Amino acid sequence: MTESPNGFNRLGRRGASTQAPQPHHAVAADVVLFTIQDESLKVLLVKRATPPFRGWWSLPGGFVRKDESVDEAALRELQEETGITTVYLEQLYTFGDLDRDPRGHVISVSYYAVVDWGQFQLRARAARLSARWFAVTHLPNLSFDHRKIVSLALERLRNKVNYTSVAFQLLPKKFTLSELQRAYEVILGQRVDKRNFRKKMLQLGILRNTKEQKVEGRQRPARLYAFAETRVIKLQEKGIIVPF
Amino acid sequence: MTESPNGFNRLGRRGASTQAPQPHHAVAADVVLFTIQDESLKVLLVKRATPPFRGWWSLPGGFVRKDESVDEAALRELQEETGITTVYLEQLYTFGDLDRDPRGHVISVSYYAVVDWGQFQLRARAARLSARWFAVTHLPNLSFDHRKIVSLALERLRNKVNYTSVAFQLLPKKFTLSELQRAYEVILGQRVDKRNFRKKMLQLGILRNTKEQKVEGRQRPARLYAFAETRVIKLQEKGIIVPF
DNA sequence: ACAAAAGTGTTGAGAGTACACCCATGC
DNA sequence: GCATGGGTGTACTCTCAACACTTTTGT
Repeated sequence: MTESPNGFNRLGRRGASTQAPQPHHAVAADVVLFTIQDESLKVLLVKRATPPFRGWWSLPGGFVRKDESVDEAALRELQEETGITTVYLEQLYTFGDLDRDPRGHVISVSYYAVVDWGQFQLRARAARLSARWFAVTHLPNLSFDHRKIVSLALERLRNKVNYTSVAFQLLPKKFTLSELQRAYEVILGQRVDKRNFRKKMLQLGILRNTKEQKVEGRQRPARLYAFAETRVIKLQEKGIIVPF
Repeated sequence: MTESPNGFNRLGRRGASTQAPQPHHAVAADVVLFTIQDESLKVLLVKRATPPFRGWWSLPGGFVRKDESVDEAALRELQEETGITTVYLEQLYTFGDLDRDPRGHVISVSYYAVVDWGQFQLRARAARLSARWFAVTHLPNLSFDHRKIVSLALERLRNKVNYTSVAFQLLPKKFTLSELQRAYEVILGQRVDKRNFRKKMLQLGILRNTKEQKVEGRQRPARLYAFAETRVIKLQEKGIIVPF
């Protein structure tokens, strides 16, 4: 893993002129972490303690170190901020404009992640001093171009929820159909029809009826379902198009 | 545009410890350039002249300079290779694994682009010495992880063609419905039904009949259409879902 | 008994798919 | 007149959207 200080000539397309060293850039990994809490979709923001933007809110993230991949950096930053180790994490977009960071050219590789609020609570004893959840509908002023990043993440999440299984990552392992529906409603920001939703979910064949019931409430107990990942994989192998 | 040599402390989430300088990384922009030629989908590859991978084919691209954004770097590299200035260019994914480049940690921000072969021919008098088009179905051995990048680009293109207007970027301004259909077939790698294709395209309302005819061939002349971008925008404003 | 959420089917509209023949031109 | 690609319509299937009442439990 040498740093290869020697440049590469024009035909090699690495560096513009012979023997010119490669320019190096500060690269940050920033993460938009979503969760559902109190029937609303939230993102985690941290308060900046250093200028510029002292006291402003921004996305959890930080510089990529020399000895780690960009993905690893994103995961590490998330762990440092939240103490969480298992999340659904997916790369979003790379922001490489010159003027996006007033301190100089910082290239930001952005990610989005989703966690079940229940699990998060258990592990988030860590450094949460300056971290807070904000409803995506009521964001504070964000530093850098982080508002744009959140918008993009939300757009991506709203798209993906329709043809992938991200929504399940926001729920505990066992959940009721109403909870699943509420997750969809909160992500999409709109109501969905109960009967159509249940019909579609059940006929997709990606839910396993656990035969258990949720008795917590003071109403009729609801059936608990689990996400049947194995069935999804089997369907995919057969070439049938199914949300994943 | 100062380089900001001072680090940022833990709460600031920029660097792990107080006063630690930010690590810097070599960042490359690599482009998968598609075109349609001889009824087949092709990508542009360049032959590497420097070790490692001397003589191997790879994607056009190069290191991002200090004074340019990542997008600008992608466009510049493409111009240097092909002489082309107007392309549809879209960011694809950022590859940040430690071991993807044997020379050290090089973060690659990948893009895909599409051009009309007709226009390309006109301008591509430039440095094409070591550049060649390859059918996506018959790629040579590629250096680095460039084969993975091409696969991802192809997947993205095949998806996008169904709900955006990328396909039009592969054609001249005026085209026949048969040419448009062939573009779709070549991208998707499968035949589509002529009547259904025409019905759908016409009812989308994004084509403008130029009233001109293509007389070139030795058969019945075909009507020439143009992409009606303005109509797409109007439809979008109304909230109607339409390919863009 | 009543409040509160769980659970359940049918119908109509529109989109997608399958499918085969005539038309206009150059040679 | 024939070869070549251009151009056209219908019927079936399936998915999506709209829509209201009964059931089960706790209090």
